[in-house]
Amino acid sequence: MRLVGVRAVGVRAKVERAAVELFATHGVEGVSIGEIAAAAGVSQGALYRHYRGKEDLAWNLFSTAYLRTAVELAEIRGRQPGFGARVGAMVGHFCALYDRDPALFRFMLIAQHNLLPRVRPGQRTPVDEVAETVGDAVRTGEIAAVDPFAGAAAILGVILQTAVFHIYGRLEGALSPRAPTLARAAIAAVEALGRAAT
Amino acid sequence: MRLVGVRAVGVRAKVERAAVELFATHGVEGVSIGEIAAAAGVSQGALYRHYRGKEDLAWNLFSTAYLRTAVELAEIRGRQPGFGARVGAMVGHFCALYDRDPALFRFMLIAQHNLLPRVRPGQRTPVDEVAETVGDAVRTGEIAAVDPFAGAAAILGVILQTAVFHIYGRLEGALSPRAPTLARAAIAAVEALGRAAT
Amino acid sequence: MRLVGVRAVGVRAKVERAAVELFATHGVEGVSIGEIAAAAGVSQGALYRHYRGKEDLAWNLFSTAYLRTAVELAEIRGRQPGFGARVGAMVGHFCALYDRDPALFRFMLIAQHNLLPRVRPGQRTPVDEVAETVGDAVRTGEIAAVDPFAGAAAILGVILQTAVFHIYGRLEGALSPRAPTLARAAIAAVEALGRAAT
Amino acid sequence: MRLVGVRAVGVRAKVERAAVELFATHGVEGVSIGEIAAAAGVSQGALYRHYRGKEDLAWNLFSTAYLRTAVELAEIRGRQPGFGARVGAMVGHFCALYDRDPALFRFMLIAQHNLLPRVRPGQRTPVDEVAETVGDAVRTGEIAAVDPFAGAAAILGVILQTAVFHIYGRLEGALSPRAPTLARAAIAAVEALGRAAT
DNA sequence: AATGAATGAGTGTTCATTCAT
DNA sequence: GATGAATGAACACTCATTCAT
Repeated sequence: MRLVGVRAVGVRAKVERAAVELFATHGVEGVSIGEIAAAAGVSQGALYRHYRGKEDLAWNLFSTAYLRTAVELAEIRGRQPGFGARVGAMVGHFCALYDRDPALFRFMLIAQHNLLPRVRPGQRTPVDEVAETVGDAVRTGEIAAVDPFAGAAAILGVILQTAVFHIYGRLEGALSPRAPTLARAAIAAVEALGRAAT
Repeated sequence: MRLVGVRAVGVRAKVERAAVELFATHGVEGVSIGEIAAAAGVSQGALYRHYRGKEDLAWNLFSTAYLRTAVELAEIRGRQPGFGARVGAMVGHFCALYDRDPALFRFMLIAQHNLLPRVRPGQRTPVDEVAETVGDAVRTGEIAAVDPFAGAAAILGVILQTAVFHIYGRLEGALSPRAPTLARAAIAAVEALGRAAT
Repeated sequence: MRLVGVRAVGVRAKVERAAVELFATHGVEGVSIGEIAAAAGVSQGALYRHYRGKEDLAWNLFSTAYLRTAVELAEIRGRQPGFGARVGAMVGHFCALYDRDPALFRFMLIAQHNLLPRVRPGQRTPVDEVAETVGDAVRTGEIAAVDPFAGAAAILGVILQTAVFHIYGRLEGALSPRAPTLARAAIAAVEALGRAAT
Repeated sequence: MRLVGVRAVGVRAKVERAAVELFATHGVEGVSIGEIAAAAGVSQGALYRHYRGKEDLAWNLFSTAYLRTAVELAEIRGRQPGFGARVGAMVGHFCALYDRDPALFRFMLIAQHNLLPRVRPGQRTPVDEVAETVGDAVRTGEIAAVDPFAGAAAILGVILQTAVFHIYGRLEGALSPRAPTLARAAIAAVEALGRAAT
């Protein structure tokens, strides 16, 4: 049982790594179970002992990373005092995620359109955390009144589109060094949204 | 000959409409030729008189809309005098596109990850037009020095992520009324990127 | 009516030429109606005014040539006096057919396996004429007793396999100069069959 | 692993048997994968574990039998002393092949026109072995000078056309009893070719 | 628990044939 | 008569999933 567990972890880790890389490159529908199994060095059958199927595997990868990110953003919100610091830390967090595992990031960007609808309505998502951060700042008067989701769109748009451009080779180098600049841009965008309302 | 043309146009129009709607909802790989043909009210075989296959159909839809948008942005760049006016018009254009045909917009957002690599290197894309608009502004001193693609990422990020949020129901109402606000946010973000460089 | 006929003959001739060439190269099943129509320079629809379909076209080409050859061999049999002269003239005839239209000859060789079963039982075929020539010779005592079809197999085998080797590039030059030699070989083979029976 | 092998061999054997029978009757293009699978009692999918596709299956069957025959003829050539003995053994071998598996023989005759071009230029074929046998005999003075391929055409023509006539019901009974007679006919034909050259 | 052969439904595509013009 | 767009029934092939070993 112990050894089983250890081996199972080995299988899961190898499968998930292979799946993320392949999904990031070809999309979920562009990759077959056979390819994942081959890349992971396990049999196709073994895969079904750990996941209900390909959809389940993709959903596992996505929701784990997506919801973990939500938790991490919530922690940042709990730790950092004001709007600027929070956004700065969040942007830095996204950049670090990208630099640490670009394939996973790319997978998230690609897969969201298929998998986002499966997130349960009550779940707290990264979007919720960013939007709430905006809402907090409006409430404390740090920024002018702004729809929290409109603000979150500006913040996430600046980060994610930068990541997309990096993926497609329009930008080079690690993303983390750009974090402070991106944070300032994101904050400026949200502030401009508020000014515009006036 | 005349009527043939009319019929052919009829088929093409019906197929393209059906394909865009279905692709936008389920992704290119999530839709079968049979479903497209059924939705368009034509036979499967008729589809192959107009397109080489499903991939060709998707690529046609994508590249047509993508490159047309590039041309339209180029026209804006040629028509509008300064950075602010240009970005304002461009943001307005994207919002109008979204409002006019949200399915097409959604299809573009989804399909880009599969189809962007097929754009020929020399082609002028919407990204190029926005980046060049940023480059122009840097050259004329309207804004501080900024990597054109970093600036384009900020501008497009603000717009596109707003559209994504609208698709997922986080934002409501038409996008066009938000255009002036979004433009101001985009410009503020780019200016902040420039300040940050100092 | 007159012009129609003339045009129809034009269409038929062009279609048959194109079909023979294509069938000879790719086999009947390896060629589409569209390819034949394109090679003949007519529309697909026009083809159906002259032939019931692809099978009908192939059958027409085959049976016309096959039965015409039977008639020609019958004429040789009626014209030539003895076994040697008859076989010599028949071999010469086959060689001339090959040299005049190798594509048609190749088509006949390929298509026989599909189309021979459609020849009506009563029809006189080239095989019948050759077999009867052998039977005549046995009856007149020119050669020793031999099954007419066994003798015909030897005669036709020598000719047709030589043609096959020519098609595949094992033999070169026109076939007609080889006719006298081939005829002697065919006769010797039949005589040996007869001797063997003793 | 052992049992897997056994199962796989079972599938392969059943599929190959069914395919040969069907190909021999209807030609490769006249048979669908579904029909082969049904006749073999396996699923369509199982077929693709063993063969790349229908073409690959046909090519496998053809080339295996074709090249095996070449090896067997080479062995005869190595074993038998003179021209007469060699041709006798070769003709006997062909007759035995026909009697043992008429369907395979018929498949070979039908399929050659499509598949022969895929034989690699360097490969030794049955044609080469027979031609070389003729060449040997010319070199040793056993027969008069003759183009080896012309001689091979005569030998193979006598055998193969006899087989064709048997297939179409013009000849009856097993072929093996005819072997000595056919061999004599084949030899006589080659000798006549040589005489003719004088 | 792991394997990989077998399954069978589903896919994209082709093509002989029809028919409105 | 001629055209070629439209049809729809095939077809070869893929692949997520199952299951005997």
